[in-house]
Amino acid sequence: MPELPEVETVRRQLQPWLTGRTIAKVTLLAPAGPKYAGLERAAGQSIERVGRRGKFLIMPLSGGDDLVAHLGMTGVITPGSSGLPDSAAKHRRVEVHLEGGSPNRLDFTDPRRFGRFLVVERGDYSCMPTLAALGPEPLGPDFTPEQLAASLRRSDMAVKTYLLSQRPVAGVGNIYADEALWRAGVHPLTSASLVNEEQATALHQAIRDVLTASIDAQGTTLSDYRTVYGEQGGYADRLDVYGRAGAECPRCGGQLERLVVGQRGTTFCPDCQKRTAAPRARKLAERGSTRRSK
DNA sequence: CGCATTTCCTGGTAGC
DNA sequence: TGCTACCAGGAAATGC
Repeated sequence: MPELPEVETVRRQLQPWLTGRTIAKVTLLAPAGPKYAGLERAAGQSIERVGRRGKFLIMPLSGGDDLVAHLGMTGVITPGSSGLPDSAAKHRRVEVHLEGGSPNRLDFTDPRRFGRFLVVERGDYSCMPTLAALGPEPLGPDFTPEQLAASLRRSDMAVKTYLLSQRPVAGVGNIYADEALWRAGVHPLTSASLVNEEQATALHQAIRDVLTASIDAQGTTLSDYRTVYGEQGGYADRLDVYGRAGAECPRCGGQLERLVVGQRGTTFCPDCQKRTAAPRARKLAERGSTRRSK
């Protein structure tokens, strides 16, 4: 599941290839819809650079538009279809044909269609409310312990759910939320407003550390994620808790447990991550995990 | 307005 | 073998 480190890895690989290239035409292979809006406008514009905000790739175009891509859960961007298994061809959704030298085609392949690939007017993210209200970049100067603490103070949601909302900080998804909360010793169900200054500072550092370490490994491949050149990310081997329920906690040796927080599978260490107090979050989580009839 | 819930979608897997 | 049921989840849409 591409989160910030995976998208940043893709961005770094796309940047030298795409910067300055002119788009000849865009072919939409999926049914038209809001996830693929405005692609016809891209023809004739050149790509000024490849940027990123949180998990969104944002490519400003010379004609005043932005090409925005979100990989969702299974989206992959490749030069042509190189590096992908033959079985991926039927899930190719978009082809971007470039003028000039090879490779002159970018493919967006997305089996589960949770991704987006669209063109909007520069900076008009009204059709992507999460992007429009995105928190600060975790590796940028605006993300500070004070800012995070202040943001957490404003919400009564479970701290993990709040992190996943992208509002306190951009780009943290299910994997790195679990990893960062474990590193910081914060229970995922703790009400955000009850996370104290010391914990917020630890969480701030943990988020930066785990994202940086994962970027260094080109991200985490659990199943679908691949880099632009078809490589798997190397961070899966370094995960401390995500997907490891029942195994030993790498820090205390206790047994990691699984629960459901905001409809998301969550792994944590009950010994290292003590809940301060969150009666409201507890009630919601129990309702969520009990809802099984359907 | 803000939050909780539902929806989108298919490959992989468990169970029979 | 082949069938069904179910699970994974980021963000938008919908509901309250």
